[in-house]
Amino acid sequence: MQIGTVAEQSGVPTKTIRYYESIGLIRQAHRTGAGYRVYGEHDVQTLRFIQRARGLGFSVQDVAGLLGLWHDAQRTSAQVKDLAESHRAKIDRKIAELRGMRATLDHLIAQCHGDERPECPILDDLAGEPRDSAAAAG
Amino acid sequence: MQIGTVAEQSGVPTKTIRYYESIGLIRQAHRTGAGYRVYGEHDVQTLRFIQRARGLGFSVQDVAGLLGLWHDAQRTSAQVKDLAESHRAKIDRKIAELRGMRATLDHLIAQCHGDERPECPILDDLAGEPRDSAAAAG
DNA sequence: CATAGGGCTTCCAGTTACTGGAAGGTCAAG
DNA sequence: CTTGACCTTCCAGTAACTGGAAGCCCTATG
Repeated sequence: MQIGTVAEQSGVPTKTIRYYESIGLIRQAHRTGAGYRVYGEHDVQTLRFIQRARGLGFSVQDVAGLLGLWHDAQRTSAQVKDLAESHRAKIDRKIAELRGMRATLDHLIAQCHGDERPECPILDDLAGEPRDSAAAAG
Repeated sequence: MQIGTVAEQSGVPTKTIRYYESIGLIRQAHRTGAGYRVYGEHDVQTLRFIQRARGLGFSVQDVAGLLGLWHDAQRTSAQVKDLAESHRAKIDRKIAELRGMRATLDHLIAQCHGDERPECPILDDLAGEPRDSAAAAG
């Protein structure tokens, strides 16, 4: 299988597959005499695994960890769960941060007339004295 | 005022101030004979404005737009509101995406025993057949 | 056999928004 | 004169790709 085929079957673009290889996330592919990368079904599975993990927001670093555990017969499910839980916590923090921003933004937008006049509470707020913003607290 | 003082008063690190100058977000500072940047109260205000806007998640690009409107006597509050609303929409999309990930993750974590055994539904899912993940639905 | 195309290769640069660090100049105090 | 806190510029690294250029490989076609 050539890289284009694996890309199609795994959903990971060729560029990205080469990139993953370059950073060591996946093994170096075998090559044909002409230097073309050669893949098997196994590689498609691995790339799909990576794709899903990335889709859940795991960093490439985390994905490397997950791949390691996946291939480790000695792993414990606790190790996997820990990784997943700490990732979930990270997502929760991010959501909280965004919600804080959103709340402040909402407040400001509600106060802005949004007409042809220049007066704008949004700019006034940004220009104003330090506030205890929900964003800063998030 | 030297850069260190403005940094302290605005909350924007010296490195970042120089960076903002380099990308043209703020004007080139005047220099002393020795080449030191010189700032005034006005610059502190501008940097605070930037700092707050960034704190609300506006991109540097957006902040440039906001600064432009701030200094534009011909602006309309509608222009500002538009910028803010489109930013809010972006935040909403991001939140929805993260919530999707979180939901899937939650589901997987709940199914994982998290003990010393290797069986793990999280890895099984990542390795499994394509699913209609909540994360993918964004 | 020449050529056209599509796919493959590598390498470099750009994206976003900084941040760290090195090498070295400036200035006030002791 | 030296110390130390500032300041300067420039280069590199972060995260995770993505676009593009230059050029090789392979197959089909005339």
